[in-house]
This record gives sequence, C-alpha cells and structure tokens, in this order.
Amino acid sequence: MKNIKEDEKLSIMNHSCAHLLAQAVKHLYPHALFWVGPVIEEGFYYDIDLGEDVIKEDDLVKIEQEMKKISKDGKRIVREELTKVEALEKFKSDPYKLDLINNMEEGTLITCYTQGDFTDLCRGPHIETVKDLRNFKLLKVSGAYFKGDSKNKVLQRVYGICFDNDTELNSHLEWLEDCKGRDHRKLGKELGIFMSHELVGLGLPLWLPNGAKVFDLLQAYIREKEESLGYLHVHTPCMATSELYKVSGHWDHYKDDMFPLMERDGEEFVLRPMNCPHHMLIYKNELHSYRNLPIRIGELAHDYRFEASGAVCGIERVRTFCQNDAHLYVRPDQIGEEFAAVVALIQDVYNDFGMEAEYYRLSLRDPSDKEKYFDDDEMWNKAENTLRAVLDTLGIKYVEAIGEAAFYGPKLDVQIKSAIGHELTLSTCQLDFLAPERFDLTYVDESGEKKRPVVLHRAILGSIDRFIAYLLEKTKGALPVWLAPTQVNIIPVNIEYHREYAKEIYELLRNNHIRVELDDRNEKLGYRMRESQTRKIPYTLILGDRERDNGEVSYRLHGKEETITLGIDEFIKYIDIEIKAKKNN
RNA sequence: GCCGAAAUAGCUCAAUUGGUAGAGCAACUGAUUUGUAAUCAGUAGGUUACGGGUUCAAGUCCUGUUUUCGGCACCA
Repeated sequence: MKNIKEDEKLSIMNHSCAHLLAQAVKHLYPHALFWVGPVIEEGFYYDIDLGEDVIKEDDLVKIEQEMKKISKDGKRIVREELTKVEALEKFKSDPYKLDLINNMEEGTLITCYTQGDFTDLCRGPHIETVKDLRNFKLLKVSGAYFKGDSKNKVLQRVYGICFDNDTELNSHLEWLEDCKGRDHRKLGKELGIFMSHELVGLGLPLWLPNGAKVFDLLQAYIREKEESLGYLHVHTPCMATSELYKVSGHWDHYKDDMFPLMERDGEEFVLRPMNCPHHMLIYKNELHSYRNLPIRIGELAHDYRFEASGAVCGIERVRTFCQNDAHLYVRPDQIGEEFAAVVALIQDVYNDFGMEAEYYRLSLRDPSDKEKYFDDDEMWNKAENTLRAVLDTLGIKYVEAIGEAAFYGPKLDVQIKSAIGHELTLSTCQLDFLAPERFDLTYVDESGEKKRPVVLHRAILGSIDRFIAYLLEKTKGALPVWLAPTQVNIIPVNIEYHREYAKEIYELLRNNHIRVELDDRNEKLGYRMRESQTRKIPYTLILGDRERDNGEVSYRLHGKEETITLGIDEFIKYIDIEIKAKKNN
C-alpha cells in the first residue's frame, strides 16, 4: 500500500483534493460548514457539519461527479495571506473557522486558498490548479466526533484518495479489493476457523476444529519457547472477587469496561479482565531470595473485557481472548538484562513467523491526565527514565508516544503493519513499580532486608486470537505447514484400486505425527483436487498405479501447478524437516 | 457507546412501483469408477434475524431489539 502521507507530491495533491471535495459538497449542500480536511496515510478526509442532513454511501457518486465537473472547469488555486484580524473578519460567519483562528498563536501567518467560488482557511501548500485533480475516488463516509472527543457532536467525515494518474489509482483500488479477500473474518468462515452466534453473544467467538488446532499449536509453540527461557507456567481462575481489583487499582480505572458484578451470598465476583493480580498473589505465596530472581510467571489465560459494541471485530477485538501473558519479578539491577531478554524473544518469534516490527513505540504517560494515570510524579519519572535508558543501551530505535502508557507504568509496544495496512500492537513489555507496592511484594536481599522487586508485564503473541487474525491476513489463509490444521490430504486416483495403498500411506503419516486426511469419496479426481486447493491444504498427495507399484507418493503444493514424486520415506523425512523448521511459505 | 449501512436455504446471491420467496454450490438418493480446480439426474431444504405496527395484501413501508459491516471514540 502506498503511504500518501510520506509522499510529498501526493500529500499536496490529496490535501488539494480535500478542498475539491469541500467545494463540491458546498455546491450540493449550501448550508454545509467545514472543520478540517487533513491528509492521512490512506488519502484524505474532510469533516463536515451538515446540520440535519446526512451524506450516505450512495451520495458519494454525485459528489464525485460534482468534483469532476469543478476539476474540468480548471480554476487556479489562489493563495492569500491574512492578519488574524482580517481572518476573523473574513470567516466571521463560520464558527468552525473562527475556532481554528482563535486557537492560532499570535503572529502565525494565516493563509487561505480560493478556487473559483470556494475559499477555505488553510496552511497549504496546494497544487496550482484543480485541473490536475482527476484521478481520485471517494471511498467511504462516516460519523466522527468533533475534535475527536466523544462528548462533542458528530460531524460527517468523507474519505477519499487521489493519485497522479489512473494506473496508480486503479492499482490502489485493486489492492483494496484484494484486502477484502484477506479479511480474517471471511477466511475464518471459509476455512472453518471460528464462528459466532447471537445466542452466545457479541465478541464471543466459537473456535471450530480447524481454528482450535491452530490455537493449540500456537499455545504449545510459545509455551515451549518460554519454558526454555525459564518461565514457570501457571493456571489461575478466570474470575475473582472485586476486592482483588480494588487492591490492584484496576477497579477505579476499568470497572465500566468489565463484565458486571456477580453477587452471591454477600460476595462480589467479576470475570477477570487481566491476569496481573492473580500472578502477584502467586509471587507472594512464598518468600523470595534475591538469589532466585528473576521469577517469570507465565500463563495462556482467558480474559474478559466488555469492549464497546462498535469496537468488536472478528477475532481481532473480542470480549474474551487468550493472552500470552507473563509477569517477570526482577531486582532493580536486573531490569535492563531482563528487558533485553524479552526483546530478544520477540525478535526470535518474529523471525519464526517472517514478521517485522514496523517500529518500536515507547509509550509514556500524559502528565496532564491525572485521571488516567496513577498520580506519583517521582515514580513515573523513575520508570520512564529507566525504560528509556534500557532501550538506549539496547540500541533500539523508538518513537515516544505521550499518553499511550498503561495507568501503572510506561511500556515498549512493538507496532506491526497487518497485511491490509492496519497498524496494531501485538507484543508489549511494560515496566511496573506500582503493583509491587499495591501488593506489598518483597524479596530478601543479601543483608537479610526486605526489598521491593520490579514487575515487567509482557506479551509476545499478544492474544492468541488477534495473532491468528494477523496470520490469516498475512498468509491469505494458507498457513505454513507446521500450523496448517490439515497438513496432508491424500487422494487415491481410483477409489477401488488405490484405496488400500492410500490407507497404508495415511496410517504411516499419522504414525509420524503428521495431520493427514484421506479423501476416498466417490468423486472425480479433479473435484477432490479442487476442494483440497480451496481448503488451502499445503500438501495434496495423489496416489495411483504408479505410486503404488513403486512405493512412492506424488504431491502437489497448495497454489502450485507441478507435481513432484518421491519415495515415501523420503517424503516423510522432507515434510518432517519442514515442520520442525517452522518454515514460512 | 456514537454516526451510517445491512440481515432472504448450510454458503454466495436473485425477487418490478407492496401482489404465489427463486438460482448456483453444499447436503441427501441414484447412476457414473474417473491421473491434478466443479460428472449427470433426482430429492429435500424458508414463520425472509427476532418482536410490534400500517395495509385487502409486507422479504419489500414504519417501529423496537439483536447481530453483521464501514468509520468515530475506546483499547489495562
């Protein structure tokens, strides 16, 4: 996907196109008022106040036509400089522009741009003439809160994108079409990964046999990695008394985003939204010597969060999900080393999946937001400076993001670009000085004194659910052999003559722990091959006279045309190596 | 949650201005016995998401709920 924002020429073009959109909207809806129309990675948008009027998806066509008409007239785009007083006078009847002007610093050069009958306050720059805006497309329309605040009124937001030439525009539109085929919700249905049902509820997916297999394999994969690094895995209940979250501090911050209280016999329970408090209690269960730290407690744990209905999406954002969670209890002098180990694990896992981090984000608190963040300046400064120093020592390049920290501490987020261009956080490592205080965690140091450990919260695959969504979109559903629910599909050419040999091979592969199916239905070979391919099974074996007489198998890889014939032992050795290597497609 | 759009057979989709709910695939039965992406014929399959209303008549119009989709806000 082309990032419009990073391309200077296209940025100017798209921003000019936003003005063209506004002009067309003004022609069609004379009462329209305009807020802002910025360039974004995916093109541009404009936020519009239409009063009682609504722009619907179908209306985009006529707006586009009006834009084309204006473009054909080919008016020049004229820049004009204004003083603040002049600007206030010029836009005196437009509350949105007055809002913008009044919020500008004294002495800022104010400019506006005019094209034909339309003038808009704007910093620019713009292209010379609207004539050059020909290859654009309006993509979608939605509501958007004024100034991004859900307490404010909703404006209409129209999205579009503009290119230099129609070839680029068309290839972009093709890419958008391709994204629909990659959507994990579509693939999840087609490949029998998961389903949902309104009787179960929103955001509560049911994992079908194929999906459950992938789920289990990923759990086993990461658990093994973690075990080799000294993690200790536990199982803890998916609920607790509300008291636990009052102790941890989560209650004050998140009680509205939890499933509601369950009350019985005077006790109050909630479904857990995270695992930290349970793990803190496990740490506290025994005395710890400074010699035994770090202690790494891991769990593949199901959590429950009452996500806003509009936020729920397939298995990417759900109301119950399985976190690949762990809490590392370290001495202050071990923070750097342990942090480095987490980053190394992330990189190791990404290498296995052929993934790359888009960028690393150091998420810091917003000091002015006293409501969200635990109020202890000293603690925050210490935590943020420690984390910054650790990252600098490790030589990790990062972007600092104010207001992205957890309420209890700063974190390193590893940002990923999904195959359809969405930025998402999968892996995270967070530094927490607060939980040890809240739970009064200690270890005994060399002089016999009780000291506070530091907690690192970390997730590598993030949630298994979201990771599978990511993988499906990345691979278009053709999972690598080691993760494929069915790895080998056997098709005997003739049911009668070749079934016995096919069964023999089937048993042999099964005994070698290969996930294999035998398709001995009374259907034509072409029919069964087609189904094998659409199910995206990595290996399809064709067994007929030739193979049977020579003790061979012929296989065809998913998406490939050619057939390769190997001796059966050779084939098993070959596929076994591929599975163990966790080779990517 | 907010602004919009949508929901028809297991799946993908049809159904003039309100006037008898259809097709392909899948399933089932039979025929066919096949060397790399769909063999032929037949059978069955529906309170049109759920509830209420308007109408002689509702898949179609109005309304409430649920779910899905595009965004916004949120994301410990």
